[in-house]
Amino acid sequence: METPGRRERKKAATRQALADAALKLFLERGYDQVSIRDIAEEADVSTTTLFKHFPGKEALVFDQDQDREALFIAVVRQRREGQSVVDALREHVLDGWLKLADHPQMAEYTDLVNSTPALQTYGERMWTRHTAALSAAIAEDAGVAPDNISCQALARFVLDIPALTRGRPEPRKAVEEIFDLLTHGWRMP
Amino acid sequence: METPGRRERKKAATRQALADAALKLFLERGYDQVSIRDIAEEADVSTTTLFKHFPGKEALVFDQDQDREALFIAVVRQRREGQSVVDALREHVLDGWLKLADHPQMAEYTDLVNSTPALQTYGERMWTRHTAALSAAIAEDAGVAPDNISCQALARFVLDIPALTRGRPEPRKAVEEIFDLLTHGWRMP
DNA sequence: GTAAAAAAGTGCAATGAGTCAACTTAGTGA
DNA sequence: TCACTAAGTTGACTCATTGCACTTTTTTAC
Repeated sequence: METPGRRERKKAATRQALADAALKLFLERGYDQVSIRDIAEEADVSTTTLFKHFPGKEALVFDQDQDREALFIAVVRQRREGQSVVDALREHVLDGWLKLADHPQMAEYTDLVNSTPALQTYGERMWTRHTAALSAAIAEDAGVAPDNISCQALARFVLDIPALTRGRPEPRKAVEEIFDLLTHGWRMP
Repeated sequence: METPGRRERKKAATRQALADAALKLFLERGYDQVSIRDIAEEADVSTTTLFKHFPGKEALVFDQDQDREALFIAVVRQRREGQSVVDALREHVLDGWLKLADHPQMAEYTDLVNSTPALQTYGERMWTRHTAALSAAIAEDAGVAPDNISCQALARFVLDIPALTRGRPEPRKAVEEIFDLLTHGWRMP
């Protein structure tokens, strides 16, 4: 298992070619104006091959979301002494994914997602999919049942943040305000 | 505009026939095992006609969600003196939609939705779609800008509640706990 | 009361996503 | 080398959804 092996490498190459082709065409013509077949052709594979690498059209756009879930769980488990779960999550959101958001290379990518309803929906789902895992980590940390509703709610609300702050001029401030709500409860602003 | 007119009535009848046919077939065979054509045929109309009444397959299942949005807004605006927005929303959630949940006739319907991923997704979206409107009402009430992030977050979190409490043994208690979180902030349970 | 205008519905063909089954090819490992 | 396995191919297929041209009501205006 040291070397990935030629097979693995070729597989990865094909996958990458597909993702690249897709992103290129989507940016050129717009998501809806590109068909699966266009993408497969651009990457010079058959459409069936494409579907062996990606479960659907939207997945071609969200290709690098492997260890988000593990990261969130680690944040809960390995936080500093005396730091609350909510504060640890706040820190992670601010330091972690918020930085990626204003990479200049990300701009057109972000525009693509924001201008395509199907991708917005799918993107939100990619986050909230981790609700169960994050919730379980929080519950374990608090020493309560894994299906504790407060923990599930907190997890869900935290994972809603990307959707809530998308396209905001001051995402940092927005994130802070949301965490204030989660920490202290609603106060008439 | 007094009488609905024959036209309106016929239109409504067709629509109802479609919704009924769809629900019947879905319950009989399961969502994925029923095609649009099956439904159209059962209701004795063409598939084209079906799509003039419903924007898609999932919409056939969620047919009675007209004034949810208006209701939420009314709850915010016309609450009792001295009652906070959050408490008004809590009351509405507990009194309003929670009661419908345990109608015995609803059981198989609920099962259908819960066992079909496409319908779960669509159902969640039906709620969160009202985020903007509810958020605006809350912001107006609080006298802040309509895109105030705290208001948007509160609206979103409240509308997340159906998704969070779906299939719970004690929905009432769950709703209360979530509102406690929104009122007082997160407390290690 | 009759003639448009508007709406409801139909039929049909097309597009595009996603699936399936049977096959070929190339990498792996003994 | 040889058999095994996973990647890829082909082509046909299902199904949702849309567009277009057409017919049949119902309503509205004259």
